Amino acid sequence: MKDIKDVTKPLKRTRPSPPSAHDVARLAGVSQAAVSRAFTPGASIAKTTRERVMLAADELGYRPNLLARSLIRGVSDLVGIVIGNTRNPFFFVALEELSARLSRAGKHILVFTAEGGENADVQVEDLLRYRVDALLLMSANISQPLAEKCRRDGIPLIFFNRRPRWDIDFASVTGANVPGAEAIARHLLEQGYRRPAYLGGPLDSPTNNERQAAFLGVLQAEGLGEIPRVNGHFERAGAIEAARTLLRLDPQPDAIFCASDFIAMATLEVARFEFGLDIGRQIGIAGFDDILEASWPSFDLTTYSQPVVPMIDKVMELVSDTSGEDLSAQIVVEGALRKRGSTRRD
Amino acid sequence: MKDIKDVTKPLKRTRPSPPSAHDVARLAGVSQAAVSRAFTPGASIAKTTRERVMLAADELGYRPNLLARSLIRGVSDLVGIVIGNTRNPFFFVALEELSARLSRAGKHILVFTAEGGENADVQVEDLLRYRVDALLLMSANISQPLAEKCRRDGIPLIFFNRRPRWDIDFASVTGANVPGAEAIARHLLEQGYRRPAYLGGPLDSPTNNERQAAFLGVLQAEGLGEIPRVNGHFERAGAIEAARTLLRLDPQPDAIFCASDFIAMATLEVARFEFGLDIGRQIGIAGFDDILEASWPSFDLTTYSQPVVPMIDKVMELVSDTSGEDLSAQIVVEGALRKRGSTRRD
DNA sequence: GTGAAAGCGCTAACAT
DNA sequence: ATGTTAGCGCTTTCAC
Repeated sequence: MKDIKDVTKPLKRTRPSPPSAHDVARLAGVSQAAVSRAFTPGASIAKTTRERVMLAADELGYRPNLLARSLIRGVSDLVGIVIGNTRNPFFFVALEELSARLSRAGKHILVFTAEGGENADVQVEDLLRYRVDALLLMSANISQPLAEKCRRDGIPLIFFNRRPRWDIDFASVTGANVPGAEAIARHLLEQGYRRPAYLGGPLDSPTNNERQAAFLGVLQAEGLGEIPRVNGHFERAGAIEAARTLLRLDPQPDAIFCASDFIAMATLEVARFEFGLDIGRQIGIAGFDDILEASWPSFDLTTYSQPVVPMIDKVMELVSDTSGEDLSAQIVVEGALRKRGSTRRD
Repeated sequence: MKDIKDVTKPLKRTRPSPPSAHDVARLAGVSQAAVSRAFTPGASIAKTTRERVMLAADELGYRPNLLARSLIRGVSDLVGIVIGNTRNPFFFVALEELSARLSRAGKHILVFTAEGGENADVQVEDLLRYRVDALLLMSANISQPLAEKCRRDGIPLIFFNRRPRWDIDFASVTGANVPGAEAIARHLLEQGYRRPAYLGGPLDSPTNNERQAAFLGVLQAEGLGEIPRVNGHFERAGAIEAARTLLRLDPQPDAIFCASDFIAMATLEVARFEFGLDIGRQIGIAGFDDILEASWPSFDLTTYSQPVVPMIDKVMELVSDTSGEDLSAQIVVEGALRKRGSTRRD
């Protein structure tokens, strides 16, 4: 009877199928369950048994198949991330930090990039098929029905650096948009700028709208009247066009607050190289994020920081949260105003 | 008899376990196999049956579990990527492009970041447990024994933008290091620079060594004698230190070729802001990669391009290659010299 | 074209 | 501490 098994084994195999726990068990002279235990931290197994298993495993080059494990446990230790098409280094740094942290937590990242700024439902659906433990949207959108579905399935859906466009509460981790934009506005006024303008993202972006409203709010409270603004894209090409539009105005703005450092760098270059303006003296430029590049001497950009590490801390809490309590927490991480040369008048 | 099944079902479930093919089958009044076929493109199934299945699936919110599928098929449609700790945007762009392309090919990316520039064996081992179809090393190292193991297991191991440090042939996709560095050298000479220096990466990096040897080779053939050089790190902080070292030399170099645009930008800023040098006229700066930032007016950096799209094309070929023939192909993708202001003397 | 049955490689009771 | 057994959710023969 037992022999039959061996006979039926050799099926087609394109690639030399890797050794299984069974193979190891046979070689080590133990049960297959013992092999499983040997590779499970904290399982009850004798030291000598484990050693024998490990020896055999080593000889065969055995590695536990995590797909099988995930199948049983119902969780994959995989975290899905969707990154919208963007060149903004902020997200790259966040991705790196997150990857490192998850790695230490024994979890891994399944990355998708959403093309064309469209909503990322397709990618998310795909991700869900892998039974990811959590889903992180970094610069991408998702339809409300799909989001609701995630909630029903008990899969934490986390918005990073943005909130959902619709008004429902899902978990999100963002920077301090309102205090940040207000701090920028007050700083510009203090520096004596009197014709500030705003260069922001799309009007249906909650992140943009928070920053925009806060910024304009402070200025209008000071009686500055109508503030010129352009709402374009968060990408470089769009920002360059928008900057030109603003700088061609008569009277020309004497300061521009940009919704992110990434587009602020573009704006600064347009002002300096196309319009020949002396940054700081003739025109103040400010951004948001405090990415590394902002502090480079070429830009020396005033900005409000979104501290990546604390933000990722919060993401980790949400990801590890099994209670399901915080699945709709709106977490705001404080930043700080970074005064630099781009808004220094003297 | 049948009733017993239903009774034994309710085990502990923290999360509402998602509907299975079985559930769908019951609701649709078909066999579980039919459900599988309905979700398998090209499977032999009647149109009406598929429709009934899809209807039921929709109602239950069913999604095939890819972990189970992968378990059976022995392949996961997952491609593992290890990215070494780096802020170099070149890799971010490459990651984005690769993700988009793989997505279209029905494959997905499992990302790891290797910390501290150490070798990434741990991460790779982890990745292998997920039965990835291929493994891509972006700025990370791996030990030779582990690499050999991958080869034995039939898992394509692809080095991106670098070759393995040891002399064995594994698949790699790189830019044209030698022609590129030679082109830079000739260009600097043509522009009349006479005291060129080299600012490169670590001496055990094959990428660095190819560029360095090619660059120095051309200059020495012209009889320029000893070329000052510093081998530091590919990261910004190290590059800044190295640039200072070079610029403090007496006589001061009148041109610096940096092993990547990323460190060239740092060097350019040191020259311009710390040493007050007029870039181009007083000192020529050149990089390698032609990242987007290189063309920004703040840098206007002469460089040799490593075209991401064609490079990813090659990666895709290697990933999809089931023949196992090209597993040791050393693919070099041509680039082009980009002459810009940073090496313009007049 | 469809269903029954046999696993993929593993973990988790349950015995012993 | 260890082996036995029963699946996890799916794909894939194999009959019909």
